[in-house]
Amino acid sequence: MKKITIKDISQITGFSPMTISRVINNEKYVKQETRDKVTQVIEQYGYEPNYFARSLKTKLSKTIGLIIGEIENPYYSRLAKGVIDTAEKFDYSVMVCNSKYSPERGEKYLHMLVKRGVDGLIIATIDFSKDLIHDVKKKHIPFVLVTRKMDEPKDTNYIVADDYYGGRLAAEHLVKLGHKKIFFLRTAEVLGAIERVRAFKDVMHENNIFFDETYFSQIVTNADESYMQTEYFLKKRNGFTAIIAANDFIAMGAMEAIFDAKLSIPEDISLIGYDNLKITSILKVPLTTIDQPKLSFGKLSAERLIEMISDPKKAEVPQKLVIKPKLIQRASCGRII
Amino acid sequence: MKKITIKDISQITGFSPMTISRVINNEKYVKQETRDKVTQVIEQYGYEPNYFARSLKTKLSKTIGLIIGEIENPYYSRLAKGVIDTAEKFDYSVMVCNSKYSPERGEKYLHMLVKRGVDGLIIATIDFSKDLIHDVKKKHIPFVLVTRKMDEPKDTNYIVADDYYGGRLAAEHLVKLGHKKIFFLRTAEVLGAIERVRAFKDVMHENNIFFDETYFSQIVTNADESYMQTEYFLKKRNGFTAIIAANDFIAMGAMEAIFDAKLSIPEDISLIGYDNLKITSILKVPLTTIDQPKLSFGKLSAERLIEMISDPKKAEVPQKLVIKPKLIQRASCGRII
DNA sequence: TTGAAAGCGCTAACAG
DNA sequence: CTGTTAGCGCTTTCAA
Repeated sequence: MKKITIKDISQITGFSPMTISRVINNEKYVKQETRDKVTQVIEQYGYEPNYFARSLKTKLSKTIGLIIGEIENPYYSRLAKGVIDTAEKFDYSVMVCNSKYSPERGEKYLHMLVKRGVDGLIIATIDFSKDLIHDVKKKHIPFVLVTRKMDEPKDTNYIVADDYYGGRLAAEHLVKLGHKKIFFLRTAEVLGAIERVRAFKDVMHENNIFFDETYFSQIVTNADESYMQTEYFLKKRNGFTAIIAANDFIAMGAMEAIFDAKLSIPEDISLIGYDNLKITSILKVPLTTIDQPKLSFGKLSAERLIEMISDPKKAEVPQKLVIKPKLIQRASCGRII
Repeated sequence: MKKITIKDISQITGFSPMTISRVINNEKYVKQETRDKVTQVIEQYGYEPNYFARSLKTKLSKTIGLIIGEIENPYYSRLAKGVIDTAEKFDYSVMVCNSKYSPERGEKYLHMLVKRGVDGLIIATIDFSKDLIHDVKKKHIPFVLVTRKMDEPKDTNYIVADDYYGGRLAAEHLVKLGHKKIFFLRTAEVLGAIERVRAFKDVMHENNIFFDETYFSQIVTNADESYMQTEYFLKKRNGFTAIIAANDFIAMGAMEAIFDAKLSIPEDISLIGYDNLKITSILKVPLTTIDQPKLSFGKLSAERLIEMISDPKKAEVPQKLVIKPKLIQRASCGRII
């Protein structure tokens, strides 16, 4: 009834545990005949190596830790999918931690994962202190940042989208369609969001389009708040013909408010989102939006991390990926005539 | 530079490793004075116990394995959230595996998790062979099934929703509103889906409402297919006044098709979904639907599993939870006058 | 209340 | 190509 160990196989086959170990790990320097015999017995007895023992010895767990903002948010669940699927290919498991947008929880998780001996870390949250990264650095465990750029410990690996570029994409799209009065539904000013606002302003300047602070909404954190802000905005529309929403959820809230005001998209108001969540394509009016390659974020970060784990030399020169987002044209933006 | 071990602390404090171990694990039979001294040194040197070594000895990993259908599906990501959040409370980590609806992948993951020595398993996929469960049973590792009922190994723990009841809820709601010709947008006939169709038929019978196979759509697997089926259905509507969609995604596809046919919800067609995904509340017409307590599924299963792990006695009598879903009335169903 | 001995199951390093 | 030795870092058992 006891779990069968390498020693048992050793006894049964007559070979030393070391030879068994070599067979398990597919090392060379084992006579084919021996290998076959051992393999046969292993199969027969259903032997399976003990991960704990192996990890204790090798200090490797074949496990990576993933910290994300909120698993329920489709942005992150798609990213997580990318990580998990990729990890599987390389025989890694993923411990998923859900920070729920809390820096404290994120940091707690981070320490926990390190304590648990994960081989590497993928950090896909925005809110954490820079000190933390130095902390992890000290532990000499490879990690890659996703969604957050950081150049301060010089050799930090990250994958981010070019938010400034994405912001321009959205603004320029509307400008090209002839819009001049564009309302910006803002979220809290964190990193990417700041870049996109900056991009918006630059595009306006470059096109000699006037704007002031009335072109920006209050800060909005979810679809409901977005609905209310949009509702308020629509009452005295003042000639605005388009809305840029900080993300797709915000855009969905706005869309609802626009419909409820008996207005049409894009005839009365053009609307553009950000992120390209799956649902946006099946909305009443399919949303024009900026695509963030969420799955790729997950995939690439996992690939890079596993590379760093497997080959410390390659880990030395950091990989800093800045991905250009893409404009996804659907039906929510129209031309001004 | 080397990681500090229990031996180091032993040397520094002058106590045996055993005493250190006792302090770490908060065991009694340690003089308070000793405890304090040891604790102090531990803090000072930042000592942290090695999980691998501990697991090797105790055969416990403080890790649970979670297998879900598809992390990107909000149904599952919310369930996963429940598991992860609850696990955290009890100091467990979660290895998340994404079966992508593939029984083979699910089974592969299951074996992998067992090999890796997780303390328990939460299986939240529908498609897997019964043999598999017997397999796991043999390994004597606690597990709980979510979303899938199974009474065959008598002592199997599960948490499911009462799909028959949920199906009745939907059908009865429409009937009460006066609908007689109700179209059923079906998905593949698996477990819950079968129950809901059965419930639908029962309700129709009980109310002496005629129906035949033309009341049921072809099998539909996603929003797009649902759109097409609905589009086709709407062409020769034949007096139908309502649609029951097998789930919310299907309902969303249908909703789109209805709008595109210039019809109104619920004036022309009433529509009811199933699952109560978050998005359904912010659709153009907020969807009336049946709530599945996804978060609770995750929470309850994790709580139960951890209970089983911690207290084998409690594990002996199986917990079989059948949860009654609830009707969520929003705006997509209206009365026939 | 504390400690010594032994070993969990594996693999690195070396020897043959 | 194969085996021996030693030990990863902890905890269980038993003795003091």
